[in-house]
Amino acid sequence: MSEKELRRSLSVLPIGTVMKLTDLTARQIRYYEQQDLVFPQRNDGNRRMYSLNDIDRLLEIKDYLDEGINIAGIKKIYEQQKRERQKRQSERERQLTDPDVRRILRDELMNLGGLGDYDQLHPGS
Amino acid sequence: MSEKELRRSLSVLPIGTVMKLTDLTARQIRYYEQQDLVFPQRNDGNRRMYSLNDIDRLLEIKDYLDEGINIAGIKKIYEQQKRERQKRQSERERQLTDPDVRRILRDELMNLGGLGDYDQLHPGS
DNA sequence: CTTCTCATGTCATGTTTTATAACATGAACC
DNA sequence: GGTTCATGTTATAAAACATGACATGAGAAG
Repeated sequence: MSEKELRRSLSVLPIGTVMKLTDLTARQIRYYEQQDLVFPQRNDGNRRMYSLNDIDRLLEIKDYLDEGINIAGIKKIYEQQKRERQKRQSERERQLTDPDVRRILRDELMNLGGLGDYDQLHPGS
Repeated sequence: MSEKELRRSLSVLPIGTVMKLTDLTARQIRYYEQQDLVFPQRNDGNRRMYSLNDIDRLLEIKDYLDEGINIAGIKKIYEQQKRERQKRQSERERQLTDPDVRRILRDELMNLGGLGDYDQLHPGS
């Protein structure tokens, strides 16, 4: 994952900030989550924490609703997009040879150590 | 201000998030503010809200401290940088003619209306 | 015209997070 | 030994948030 993608997916914004950035109420934001349209992280105190990607998603949902699409429809749209992504992904993987896969896996494992500290990756061990 | 600069200067992060991103304690973050090294915004409820620029600044402060520079020294460094910026800025302005200045001022005023709604710019009026 | 559903509003209650101020402390320095 | 600096710790109050329940207005369906 690129640096930019990583920053966009960091869950750092509380719901109050999200309200201001999206002009949605807390009720709406939580409702969309209940309908499985957004998936905020939770911090240690059970508070919802949102990423910039989540913001984009919420603004998108707002647009769809403004267009008259209901939540069931929006859900279908996202399911469709998810299927598309998975298809492209498996297609990419299909074109990799076995040595490729092993090399990629090894590289990913080598990278793990640099992303956080050991305790965070292995809590209580 | 460019779109990117604007995003980096949006005060959207609560102190808890800043603690995790910078690995500083709340005590440290507030102390650096007390020493005029960072200037977080406050929200309606008097909570400090930080921007990405603030995060950078805090990480920088941490580095300076790790290098053995004390807060008085860090303050001097930032004052110096500020003077440099002001000098370059006034140099740029000096090269503008009076009509230039008037045009720029007018353009900035014209842009104000598009950035927020009227009530926000003129609360209670 | 009633009934139902959907998206959202509102309210009550409990927990978490933050602000502020005060006192405490360890290291470095004189 | 006494000061200063950067930070820790604690107490107290206020703000923000989570959850769950009940309310509601608009539209669809009967």
